[in-house]
Amino acid sequence: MIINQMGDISNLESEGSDTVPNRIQDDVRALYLFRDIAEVTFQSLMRASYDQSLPQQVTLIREGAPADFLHIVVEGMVELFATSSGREVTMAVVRPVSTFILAASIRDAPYLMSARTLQRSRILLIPSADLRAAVASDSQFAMNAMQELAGCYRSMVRHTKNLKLRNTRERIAAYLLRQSRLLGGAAGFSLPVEKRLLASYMGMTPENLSRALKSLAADGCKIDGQRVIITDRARFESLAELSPMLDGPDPVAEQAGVSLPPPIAELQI
Amino acid sequence: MIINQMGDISNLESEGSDTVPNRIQDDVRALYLFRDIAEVTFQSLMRASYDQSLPQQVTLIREGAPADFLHIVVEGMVELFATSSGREVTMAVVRPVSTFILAASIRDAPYLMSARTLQRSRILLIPSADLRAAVASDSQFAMNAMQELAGCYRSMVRHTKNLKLRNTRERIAAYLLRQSRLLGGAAGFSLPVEKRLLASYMGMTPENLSRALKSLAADGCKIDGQRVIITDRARFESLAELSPMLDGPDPVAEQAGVSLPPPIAELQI
DNA sequence: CGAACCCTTGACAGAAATCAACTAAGGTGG
DNA sequence: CCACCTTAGTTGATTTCTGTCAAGGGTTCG
Repeated sequence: MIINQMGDISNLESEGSDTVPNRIQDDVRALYLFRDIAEVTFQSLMRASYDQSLPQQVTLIREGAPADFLHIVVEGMVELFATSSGREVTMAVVRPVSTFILAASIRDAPYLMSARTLQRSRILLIPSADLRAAVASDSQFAMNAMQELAGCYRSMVRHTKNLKLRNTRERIAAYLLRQSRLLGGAAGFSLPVEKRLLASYMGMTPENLSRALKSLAADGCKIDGQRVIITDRARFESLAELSPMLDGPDPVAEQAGVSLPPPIAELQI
Repeated sequence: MIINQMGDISNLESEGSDTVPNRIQDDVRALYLFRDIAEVTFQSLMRASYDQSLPQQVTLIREGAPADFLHIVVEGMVELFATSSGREVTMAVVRPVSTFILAASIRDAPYLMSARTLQRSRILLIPSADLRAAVASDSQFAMNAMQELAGCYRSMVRHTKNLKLRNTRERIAAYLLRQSRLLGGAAGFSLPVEKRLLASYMGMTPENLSRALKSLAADGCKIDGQRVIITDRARFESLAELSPMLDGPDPVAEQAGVSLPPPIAELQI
């Protein structure tokens, strides 16, 4: 049932709550999607699900296929990408612990994106049929899924706005500043993914990204290999013009606030 | 409370179920979002809501503002657009009868898009607080909202894929063929919106669209003003390469199927 | 050690944005 | 009713940006 391209040993024990280790269950339980849902709902999902360890570069999902499972990255990293007539673009990179392709599972519709592991990864697969049964029976779960999907939608809107409202250099600058912000405003950090993947995510070619990154030195940001150093923050910020409407809320400012909105699956890179 | 730029008379009567005429209520009730929800839920929403008649070119929503209302276009046409540092792009055009900015209302978050009327329009405003109370109390309503949001997300994913995977001419061709398909495969039809708006929606300048449209004559589609005539369907389709993963399901094929998925708010143009 | 693969750089071609001018259509006000 | 104004759309000339092709350096992995 679970296709394992590399033919490696995948732990597909018969279903049972001990299939998924407690440590993993705790991580998953902490996801906003499962917050405050009935324990029976959660346990039934865990019992029905599969826990897979996969090497890197394994295709988990092919777009167009029926959405048989909701996926949760527990360890590793997963790329969501889309293809059309030979072309391929990165849509998102999902890091632990996050769900992905929730919308397709909920709607019982074909996947719109393909997925592959970027590293050795541990993925939890929850059968979509069980997922739909669970949201139908547990209204708290339905509310969570609703909030999560609203958040996914808004993330995608921001991504689209980025593509349409910013030029190449601005997109790159904004991305780098968002990364810096995630690390508490660090001036130096390493790129979390390959540059060619970043390029595709931001809608440009690797060559274009390479040249643009170099040119950013004049705007207050030096890049050396994977290392990024923001040398003139004020100058660099004036190029990017970060805005909550395009880049999401500032995670630092957010923590100070009273009610922090649920973390959002998908679309983190 | 409701900003009315034109200073014209807006009919903000005191709340009451007779505020919203029955004819309008029936149209709204038919929306997937409200299907099978409890009558009390629906009536409480109608009682709390405002029915507005607005001239064209009125700004309904400004991005960044708190999402005080869920909007429903009952008559007319509404443009959703986004702005950043002087630039402005069209994100969607919403036509009756559809909701828009559901996600912001559900999440109690700032609007990510602005909205303005493109024609004289009738808009129903449902206070977001009432909306959230209703989804919390009516689990069927929560399920519907969840499905709707999943659909909105998928529409936005398709839009983004379009931008990233197709070049200008392909995007235009795909759009025109989708329009034709909506009209049951008509070879001739009129563009439903201004070209400059279309251009912005598809991520190009009006000049660029103008030139590209002209060049499509060589690929089987002639455009004369607002009129579109597909002269060589096979040829034109081979340029666009319509695909369910980028263009959504074929509405004709869909009707034949057993279970047609709910219609999706937003992102129709 | 060799084979991929990523990244970079240069040269070039192609696409798209910009600027400017002009036409046509629609609405306004005299 | 007509003159006027505004705005959408088109077209041409030009510049800027971006993709493509090709080659070379560096790294990783078998």
